[in-house]
Amino acid sequence: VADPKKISDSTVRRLSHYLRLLSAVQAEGVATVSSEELARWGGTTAAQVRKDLSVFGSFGKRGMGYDVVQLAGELRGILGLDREWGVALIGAGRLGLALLSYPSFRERGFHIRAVFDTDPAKIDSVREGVRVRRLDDLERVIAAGGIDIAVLAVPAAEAQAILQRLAGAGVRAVLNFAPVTLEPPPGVQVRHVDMALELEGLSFSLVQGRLGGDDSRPVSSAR
Amino acid sequence: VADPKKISDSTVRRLSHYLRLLSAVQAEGVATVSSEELARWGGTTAAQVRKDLSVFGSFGKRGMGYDVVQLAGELRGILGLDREWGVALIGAGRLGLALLSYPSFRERGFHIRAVFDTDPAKIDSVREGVRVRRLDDLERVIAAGGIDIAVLAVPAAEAQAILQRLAGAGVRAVLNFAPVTLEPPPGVQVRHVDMALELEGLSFSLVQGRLGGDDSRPVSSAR
DNA sequence: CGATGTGAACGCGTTCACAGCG
DNA sequence: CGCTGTGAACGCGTTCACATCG
Repeated sequence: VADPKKISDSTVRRLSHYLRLLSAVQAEGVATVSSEELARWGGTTAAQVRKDLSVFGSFGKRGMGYDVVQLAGELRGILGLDREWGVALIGAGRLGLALLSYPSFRERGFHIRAVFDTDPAKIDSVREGVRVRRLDDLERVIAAGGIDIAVLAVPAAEAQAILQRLAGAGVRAVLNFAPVTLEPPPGVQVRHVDMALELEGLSFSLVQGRLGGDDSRPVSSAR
Repeated sequence: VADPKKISDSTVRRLSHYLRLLSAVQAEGVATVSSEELARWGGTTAAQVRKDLSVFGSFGKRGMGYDVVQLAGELRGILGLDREWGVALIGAGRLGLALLSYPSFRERGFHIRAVFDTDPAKIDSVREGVRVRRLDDLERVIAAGGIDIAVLAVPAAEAQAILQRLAGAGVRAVLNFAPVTLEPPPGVQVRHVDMALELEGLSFSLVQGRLGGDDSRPVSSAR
């Protein structure tokens, strides 16, 4: 089980998806699903579903499909969602505060236990039950334990420096919302959520869809 | 130039990255960059940079590299960032309001021109200079023009229905923040920003990194 | 039988290596 | 000579097809 096989990023993403779908159908009282059904709901293929799951074991019953409750449990274990994770939020700006009250985090076991900012007006104020601390205290608070993951919601210019401090303090997983490419310190997993980048991708597809010259698509574009 | 070649999603992402880096070094007065430099700053390889660019043309000077200003202009054109895009924001909750005041959007030419919500307390209030409208007016406002892209910041349960309405109203590009898999209506580009999913990916890597050892954390699992 | 689990085939994005041009 | 542009080789994730077992 603890094999050193490389799990692709997209596989992990799909596992999360499957778990979500399972939770949904479980709420409807469904007891069993086939790879076919999981695929349809999740926007992939049945073979893909089975391949993804087969990496971690054999959870299905041939001729039957997968037991919803059991598979959900397996996935939670695989993804590490059978525990609670302590999260530190860096940056109590609008985005940071929105994340602080984002329900899906707590629902899935991610508890924001510390919030940091540099704005004196915010320090020591309490948001969503968490006291905002001065950024200077970062190392001390993390050293006290209970923090597994850091969420970076700071201006782009400051992100790299703070990432370095986080790494030094022993944080090994960071979710970055700043629109910059960060150099990940060794041993630290960094993931990016870049909303502007996604919009640019949409912009691209809109422009491309309009290329191809003459009568490609008779879609009237406004403006 | 307007060839029907398929551009991979990751290529488009990297193009956005390159443009960002170019803007940064341009501000520092650098006139020329090599693919090598772009690669180092962007976390890829020089060959990758050249491949990405070669799809759209030959922008470099052999033995010299790329002219920063010129390449930035080309990329802006390719990505459709040489114009302004009208954006409709659906959902004026905390996340929606955070997005509304997110500076990177306006900086890159994405103007939020309409905000919708269902909460009577919010309707007709003005946030960041934009009046919040009732969701019922969605079709009418979009029909009036000036909206190219929609940003979905609504509860998961409502997202699919609103996506359908957006498609019906003629919107062809949607950025979804709701943590659900949406069925994209034909002709509509849907991109997802799923913050909980990213956290789960970090959770996975933390758990995996801990495997193979016997001194793992004695965390009690509930549920 | 029916749907899983999986080795083999496939397609595609990435990397390599070098020809080509300023 | 230096760095770009690009065909060829490579690796990897996805898809196919079928043997397997409840």
